[in-house]
Amino acid sequence: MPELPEVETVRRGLAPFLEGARIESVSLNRADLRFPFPAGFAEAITGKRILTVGRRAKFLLIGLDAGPTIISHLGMTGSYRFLAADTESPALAEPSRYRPGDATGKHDHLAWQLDHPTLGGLTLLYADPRRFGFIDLAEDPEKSPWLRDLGPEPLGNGFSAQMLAERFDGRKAPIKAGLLDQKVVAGLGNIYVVEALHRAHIHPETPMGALVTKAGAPTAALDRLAEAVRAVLIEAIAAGGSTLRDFRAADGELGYFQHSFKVYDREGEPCPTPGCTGTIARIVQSGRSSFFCPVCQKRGRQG
DNA sequence: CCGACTACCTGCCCGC
DNA sequence: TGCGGGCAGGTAGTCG
Repeated sequence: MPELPEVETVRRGLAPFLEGARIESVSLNRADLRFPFPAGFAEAITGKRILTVGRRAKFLLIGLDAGPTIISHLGMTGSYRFLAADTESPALAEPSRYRPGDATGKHDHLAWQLDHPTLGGLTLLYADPRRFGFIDLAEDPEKSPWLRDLGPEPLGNGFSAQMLAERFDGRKAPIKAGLLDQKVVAGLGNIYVVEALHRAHIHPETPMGALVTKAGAPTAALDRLAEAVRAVLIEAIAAGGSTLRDFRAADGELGYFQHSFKVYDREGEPCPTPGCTGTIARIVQSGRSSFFCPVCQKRGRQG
């Protein structure tokens, strides 16, 4: 499910309800997700007050008033939601915004009892059917193994065409893999990589190094790509992320950026680039689908 | 180091 | 209607 825009949407949905709330208890419905819950997880956070709900790449970072920070990764199918009956907030009390059968789903692996100073008692559930998500604790999350090797945030100051040129120089792997590599740039996943490459008119099989000049500077294509990455992420966040299967924000709202996909999951459709006569094609790279237009994303087109 | 591939797990959709 | 196969937004580990 979630790439950077979806995780950011979740963060924004959770923050008003979590920040300031005290963790009364946490119950685990199983011993592990992708990995075992950290030893002493419930004991370490019970009684603490949540101060911040942050994000780094696709990781949610829940900062407490004492002790470790909670690191939560949603994997492919992780989601947070509140029990509607627990709050008078209109955004949460609207039953139609909740999936049927909610409260006791078999994939509700984690239940948090919270006490918010103005909203009162809240029950936060974490569901994750495929259990590719995980939760960890870290005293210093930026130095944890999860975050320490990540590349810059694509919407932050550390991201630029020049920085991409330095990381891509001399590498032969396809640009598709380069943008998916969280050590190069953190937070992109399959959808937004595919969309950004289309916007920049770059073939997904273009070698990374072909986007760098002999002097080590970004080509015009790489300039376009850096801008396309930022633009697609900004637009997706503004739309509340993309709803494929069942993604929704913690308040139950559906994202709608999927309606703005130009190529993702559009094999066989006409290319939406103005004046382009191409048809969207699908190939598999490193086991994952890439969608692109063979006409306006020609291989070797770097300028 | 680099790059390709596999595993992890469940659900859904499609064709037969 | 049932069943098998393929596919899915994630990362980590292995192997050449």
